[in-house]
Amino acid sequence: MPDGAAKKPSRIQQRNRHLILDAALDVFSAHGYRGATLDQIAEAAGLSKPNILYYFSGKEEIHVTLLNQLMETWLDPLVEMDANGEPLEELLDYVHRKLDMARDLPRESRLFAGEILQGAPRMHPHLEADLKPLFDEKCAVIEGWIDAGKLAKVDPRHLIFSIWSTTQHYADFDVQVQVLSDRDPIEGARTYLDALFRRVLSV
Amino acid sequence: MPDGAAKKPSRIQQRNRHLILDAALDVFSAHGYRGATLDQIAEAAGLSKPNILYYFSGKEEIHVTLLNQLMETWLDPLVEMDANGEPLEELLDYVHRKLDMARDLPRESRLFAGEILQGAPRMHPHLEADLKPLFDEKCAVIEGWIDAGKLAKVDPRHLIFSIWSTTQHYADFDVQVQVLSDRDPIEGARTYLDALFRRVLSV
DNA sequence: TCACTTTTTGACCAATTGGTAAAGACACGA
DNA sequence: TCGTGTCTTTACCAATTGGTCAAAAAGTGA
Repeated sequence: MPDGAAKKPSRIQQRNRHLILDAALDVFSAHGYRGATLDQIAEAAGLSKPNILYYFSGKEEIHVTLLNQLMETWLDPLVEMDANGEPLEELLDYVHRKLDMARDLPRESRLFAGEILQGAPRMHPHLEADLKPLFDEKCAVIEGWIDAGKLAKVDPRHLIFSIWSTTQHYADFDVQVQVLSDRDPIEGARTYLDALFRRVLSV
Repeated sequence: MPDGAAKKPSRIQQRNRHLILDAALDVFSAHGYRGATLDQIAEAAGLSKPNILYYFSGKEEIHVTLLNQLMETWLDPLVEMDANGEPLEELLDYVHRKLDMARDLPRESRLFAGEILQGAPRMHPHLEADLKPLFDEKCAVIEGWIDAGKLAKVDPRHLIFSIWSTTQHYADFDVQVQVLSDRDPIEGARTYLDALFRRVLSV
């Protein structure tokens, strides 16, 4: 076997690692890093605590693994935004994809929000290394669209911030939204945000 | 002395309770409820742990006290929104006031965000009792403005959600914003959000 | 100054929590 | 069926943490 190459994980390994990560996502997103305990994760996963630590070296490694996995999923809709597409359509599609994620992956959204809220102690390098270059690239794309007269003049940075904040709000502040809503909030949000960004971006 | 009436607090009491609450706001907003320790709060306040517990019955009471104080400050800008004012101006003023709060009271914003993010375990009653009536009232006001033809047709609920999320974003996701910004983000946000909501709300 | 109250502290405790050690149960190819 | 490596559990630990208590110290009014 080549130096340093890991054996391919057995079926049990795959199943249990997945079980643990899914349980950990529940617990971490609900209580934060410090608020989550290995016992809670173990119980949610249906495994014993020492067994959890057979698959992961510690609490922190589980958290970091989740964060790493998350980063890819999280940035994907932004990656998908195509510089050669129709500008307004591309941006509105981006809004819709982000809103879909808030609806379908609220745990992931809250995990991310919690990490950022506490100063990104475990994710700051990722922000610099992965997010920033992508963000700058897409800002340049939007800038280009504006210069070409295809979009209204807006600051691309704050535009993206506002897309992030308005969509993720429905996952991160879900309890509040639930208390204050009568009908299905996400569907209302889809209509509202589509109209909002359409008016803001149309030339 | 009348039954159940508490003596007025001495100067020392006032000073130390304030010291503790300020330190606790630092620590809770930075690490969340569970992540904060009494030792950290004690050190930040410059008092010993037992002394902290002389002024507050426990960790939870400190947290609840902060949350209660916060609620008032937090809702104030919305309370200020005047049904008899000029609609567009009232709403843009509200946006600016919320942005000022994100700049001047980021700890409060993060404390609130953390509590909501984790399902508002200690604030759910407040949301129902204080926030919801005010929210419904102001939604009706906005609805009235729209019916009077003074504002563009938008869902008032989602309008308010979008004001909250876009402004608080600059406090709650500060690290991310810092990583991705070149200039002073709040000033850029003020210009951007003013233009955004102006376009959305103008008839 | 003196009696009395308020404030502060050091020593301590029980529960929780992340993590370990080692023995036992289990799967599976020979 | 047996032996070997994989997986699981029981029992345990040391550190942390929220909180207690009694006594000392510091104010305070007469």
